Order: sequence, then structure tokens, then C-alpha cells
Amino acid sequence: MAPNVYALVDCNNFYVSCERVFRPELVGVPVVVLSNNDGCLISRSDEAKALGLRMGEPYFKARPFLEQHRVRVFSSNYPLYGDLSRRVNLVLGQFSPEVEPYSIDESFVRLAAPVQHRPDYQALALAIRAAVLQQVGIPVCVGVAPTKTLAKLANRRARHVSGGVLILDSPESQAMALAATAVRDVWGIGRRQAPKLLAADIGTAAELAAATEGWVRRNLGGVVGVRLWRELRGEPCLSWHPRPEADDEAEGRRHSVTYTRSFGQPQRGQPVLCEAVATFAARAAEKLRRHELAAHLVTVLLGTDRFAATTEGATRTAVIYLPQATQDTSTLLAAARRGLAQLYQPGAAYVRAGVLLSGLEPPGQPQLDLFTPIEPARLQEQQQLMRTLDSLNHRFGRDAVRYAATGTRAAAWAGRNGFRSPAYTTSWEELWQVK
DNA sequence: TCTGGGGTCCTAGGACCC
DNA sequence: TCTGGGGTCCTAGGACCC
Repeated sequence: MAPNVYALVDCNNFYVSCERVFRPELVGVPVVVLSNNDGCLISRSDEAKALGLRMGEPYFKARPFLEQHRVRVFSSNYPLYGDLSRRVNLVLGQFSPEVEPYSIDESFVRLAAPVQHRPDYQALALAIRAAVLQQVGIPVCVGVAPTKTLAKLANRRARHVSGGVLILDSPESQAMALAATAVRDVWGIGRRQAPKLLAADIGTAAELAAATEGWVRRNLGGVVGVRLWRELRGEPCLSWHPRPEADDEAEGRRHSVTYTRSFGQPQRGQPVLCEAVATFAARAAEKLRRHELAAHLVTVLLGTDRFAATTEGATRTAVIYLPQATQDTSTLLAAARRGLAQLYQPGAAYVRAGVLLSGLEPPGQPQLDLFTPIEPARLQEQQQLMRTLDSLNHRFGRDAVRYAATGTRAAAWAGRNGFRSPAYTTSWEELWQVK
């Protein structure tokens, strides 16, 4: 049987490219997009990279430099990026039924096992690139190889190749690419492992691939390292999960749903924190219902400033167990409030909070709690209310209808996002206008 | 004044059971 | 007086990813 071939399609400077789709005047000039809360730089155009701006640089430090060089700055606009990401995947679906979105800006495409003698992957990769650019307006790079890890490696190198595609379908081309790739740039080798490998005289991906399996098992995180090592040698070991949220099989189901945010200003008062946590719980609950799941565990997180010199800086958590898994906002809200009450310490200055829902299962699973079973009629009522709430908010905009506990819109704890572009494609109020 | 957020996978270790 | 070993389940924490 012919082996599979994987293409990794990666959108170039994705968030910046999204902003450029609707503002052609941004093409050719330095542009950056900031993280939530306008905290740091998370996407840079090539021009911004050329100015020496680094990924993850705090915005407040870079600001004078950005102004001096007239860099265009945007707050992140996730509804817009998420929608364009979806459109990119639709285009990829024209080339293969097997598309696995890996992150908002990257997808793996499994290409049909080649029937003919030597398929022209180069031409195919170029066609993918042209189609995404033409139909969505986003430039991408494409790496093609027999394993996911090699496809990632090919993609990385494709960025510096004219045409933006690189095919590693022969042992010779793979050997060359491995020799030219620093080991710290291999997918799965992070900040911790890279120095360890260097100390063992392993500086390139080729040198890692040439190590013995026993050495890798002992020194590179056991089974995880061995899997990575095999993938580099062309043996596929990573599994394939097409359309992760579409199917309801236990296999591909997610394990948690989180909503955490930093505050615009440190917060000390319990009522304000209560509103923030209630808001985050309501958001997490929406996400839970979107994925058609219910949660048994509600974890509340409360964090103090980890950069402050005077305090410890720590995130503390409280876990509330719900005997019956639920996707009902008011039940989750009440649990979150109990968690907050356990955590809250008067006087502490909190800079971030969050809600994590876990112990997930499909809603309406058989009841295990024998003592306080919720009545089926009441359960149905709850579910109907949530469906109504979600559809109203979908139709009339986020927060058209919401819980009083979540407080006012102009909340004291709200984060900054001073430079946000309109949600051109997902919000009726902000639709792109042609004049 | 100002440093993001949301995930996954794996392992170690404790509690408990037989 | 002696005090095993295997299994399961759970949690905390590490490492990594974009």
C-alpha cells in the first residue's frame, strides 16, 4: 500500500494578513497585531520583522519604537481571524477530503495515496497556495512530507524558498533539510530540551535523527521523544484527527474549556471580581454548548501580578464538583461564585481571573447521582432556556441577552483593546462597507 | 501605568483495593 | 513479628504547541 503524504499549510503572519484582506493600504508597510489586553506583539508583518521587532515583545516597551517607525498597530480581532481561518479550510477541502485544522493558522492536509508513479506534489502545493490566495486573500506556505513532523520542518524551510512551497518526498531531500535545520527548530523540541541536546553534541535535526533509539528514550522524554525521532526518520507516528469538534465520538472529544483574561487594572474588591468571574463563566458555558458538552468540574482561577517585585505572584485555583454534568449557565455561574468565595483574600491585588470547565461529557448522560437527581422536566426547561439564550445572542450580537450577575458592559476589570478593527465578516453592525 | 490565552499529552506519586 | 505487589483512579505538574 502506498504511504500517506502530509501537507502542512501555514498562513503567513496570519493575524496581520487578516487585517490586510480588508485594508489593502496596509500591504507593504510594517504592521503588528497585539495580544488580548493589548499586552504584547503576537503577529508581525515581514516589514515589522525587518525592523527588529520580536515576537512576544511587551507593547508598552515597544511603543515608542513603533510610533517612531510609523508601525500600524491593531488589537486582536478573533471573530475576524476565526472566520477567515474557516474559509481557508474550506478551500483546502477542495484539494482533499482529509483536512485537519491544527491551529487557527495551520492545517494538515492528507493527500490521497499516490496511484500514479510519481505524483507532482510541487504543482499540487503551488495550486493550493494560489487557490487560498485567490479565494480568501491570505498568503500561505506549504510543506509536503511523509510524516507530520517532516511536513512541519518542510513548511518552516518553505518560508525562505521562492514560491513558498517545499516538498520532501525523497530520502535525499529529507537528509538535506534535516542537516540544515537547527534542533531547536524541530517541532516538539522546546526551550527545555534544546540546551540538553546541544550539551550532548546534537545541534541539527539530522544529528538527532542519527541518535540511537535507546539514547532518545532515556534523554528526550521517553515515548514522546521516540515518537518525534521516528517521525524525523520518516516513520509516521502521530495520529490523524480530522475536524476535531465536528464528531461526537469520545475519541476526538476535547477535555476542557477555558476562559481566562487579564484585567485592564488590578482589582481588589470582591463584588467586581464576582462580576468578572461570572462573565467568564458565562463565556465558558457558551463555548461548552457550542461543542455540545456538559461539565462536571468548575475550576476558578485568580492570579496576582507575576511581574511585581513586591509580591509572590501566583495563580490559585478552587475546584467545584457538580454531581451532575451540566451546560446550564446559571448552575455554572453559582459554582463559579462558590469557587471565588473560597479563593478571595481581602487586600490582594488581582490582575487576572478565569474559569475552566472539565470532566466533560455529552449532555444528558445517564444519572449517577442517586441523591439529588434533577427532574427531567426541569432539565428540559434549562436546556430550552439555554438554546433560546444562545440563538438570541447569535442573532442580535454577543451579550444581547445576559445574566445580571455578569455586571455592566463598561466593567472596571475590562481589558484594553484600543486598536481593534471591525469584525467585517461576522457582525451585522460591522459589515465591510463599499463606498 | 503598561508583560496573552487556550490547548494537548505524558509522568510521577498518592490513595485505595485485593 | 513479619509488612508484597499489582492494579486502578485521580491530581499536580512539566513540557510543548500556536
